[in-house]
Amino acid sequence: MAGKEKAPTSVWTRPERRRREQPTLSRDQIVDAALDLLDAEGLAGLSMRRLGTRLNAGATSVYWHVANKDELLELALDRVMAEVRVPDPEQEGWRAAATGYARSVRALIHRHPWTVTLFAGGPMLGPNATRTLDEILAVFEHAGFTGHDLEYAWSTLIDYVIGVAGNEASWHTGQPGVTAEEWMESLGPYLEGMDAQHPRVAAHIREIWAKDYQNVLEERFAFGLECVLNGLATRTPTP
Amino acid sequence: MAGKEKAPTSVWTRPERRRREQPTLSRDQIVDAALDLLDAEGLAGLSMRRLGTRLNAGATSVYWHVANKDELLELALDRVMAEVRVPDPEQEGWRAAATGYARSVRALIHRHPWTVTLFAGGPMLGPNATRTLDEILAVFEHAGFTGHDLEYAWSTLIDYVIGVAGNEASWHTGQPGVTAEEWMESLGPYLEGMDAQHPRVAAHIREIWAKDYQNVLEERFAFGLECVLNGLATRTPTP
DNA sequence: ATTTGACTCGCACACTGTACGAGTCAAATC
DNA sequence: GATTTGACTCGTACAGTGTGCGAGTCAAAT
Repeated sequence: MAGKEKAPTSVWTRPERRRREQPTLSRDQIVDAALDLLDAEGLAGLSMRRLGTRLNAGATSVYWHVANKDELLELALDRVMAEVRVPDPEQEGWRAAATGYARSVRALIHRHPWTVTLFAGGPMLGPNATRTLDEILAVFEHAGFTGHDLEYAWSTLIDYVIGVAGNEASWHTGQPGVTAEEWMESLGPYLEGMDAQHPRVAAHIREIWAKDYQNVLEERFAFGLECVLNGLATRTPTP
Repeated sequence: MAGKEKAPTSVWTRPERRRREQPTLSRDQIVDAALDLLDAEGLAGLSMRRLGTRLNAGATSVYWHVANKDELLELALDRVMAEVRVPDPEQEGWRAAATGYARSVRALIHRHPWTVTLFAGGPMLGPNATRTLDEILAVFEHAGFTGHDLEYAWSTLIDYVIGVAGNEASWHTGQPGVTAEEWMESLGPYLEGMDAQHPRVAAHIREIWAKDYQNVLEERFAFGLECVLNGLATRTPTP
């Protein structure tokens, strides 16, 4: 009589509260778990409840350590920013250093595709982002850029890199487990119509999504990066 | 006895079903309304329920015309793609045409910041996107690019434009109604710590978020675009 | 007059982020 | 040793989300 069966919990069925066996939750621990979820299943894979269960914690426990989900994402973003490497321009020259930086950022985005959306979410202020920014600014300073041009040069490079890498990454994310070839096949009738109306576009599509799709991506990035660096070189005060 | 007061609806209180006064919902009508919401309040402002009420329709009526929300967004995206203009390369030369295209896309992103995320969501197949792609490919063909280089050249430009414009747009979206100056002030203590550890970054921040922030954005884009085009020019087969 | 097929929509389900307040514990204080 | 404090956890609740389903409504075709 006392207990409805459908009641979510009852004093009798519910286990005792968990003892404090682990020290406590910590920010680092939380960010670790969040990164696991993000890398495994993308932005959509991270929900506060899932994060909670992964930490063997209640759904809302995280909120004591972190103001809200956005803040958590900021922390996660800065954590992965630690992976960016900037070669020393003194030794390698500004162009090699910039190339290394660009490739490093692209690789980061490939490893953590969920960062793409976040990169654009306003200026990044975390310690790792700051350190990286310092280093890459030093590179362009070494190249001779000063004042506004210094930031313009950096911005040109990073905006390009985020653009390409974002594009590349979202492909993986969008259709998980579909190869470029399979996708091309699914496009069959659409492509035929295209041949009639826009042969240029049809040819373009066929050329890109060929079987060596990965290779095309690499070539394309190499091409674009060289363009941007060549362009920057035309603006260098000290050639 | 017959009616519980808390019942969501009752036969007696509920109004008769709406007569078919308007012809029906149409795709165009739906996309129109979706665009209103998107432009006014961004991606987060569009929910199927709000869309329904805006159309004087039930929350799920839209689902007969459109498979799901993603598909609706695809339609909306292609609709705004109609705003992109590509100047005629025969008359203006490829460089001017490419410039016009780039500025046009950037302006589109500024007008519709919610497109940023979507741009990266796989290749766009809608009619307007296709038409635009055809035209811009013609521009680079006119410049002498062929085969893979043709797509690499276009990709370099569009990736850069999406990169910058995405960055610029998300600033507006992120902190609505906060000027660059106000934001700088809120950064006070943070900046002081920065002066000590990363003076280069501190200087950089101060230089960028000055009072002529808008002007900085314009200059930066002009700089970057010129770089990219200069870089592309170094790859042109027929100079 | 009846059938058909185009279209609408209420309800339900499983899920989201997070505010709130009650609860639990370890260490500091008396 | 008893008490207080403050750090931390978490169940519940609320208002929202996208969308499947099935019943319902209507105009046109038969």
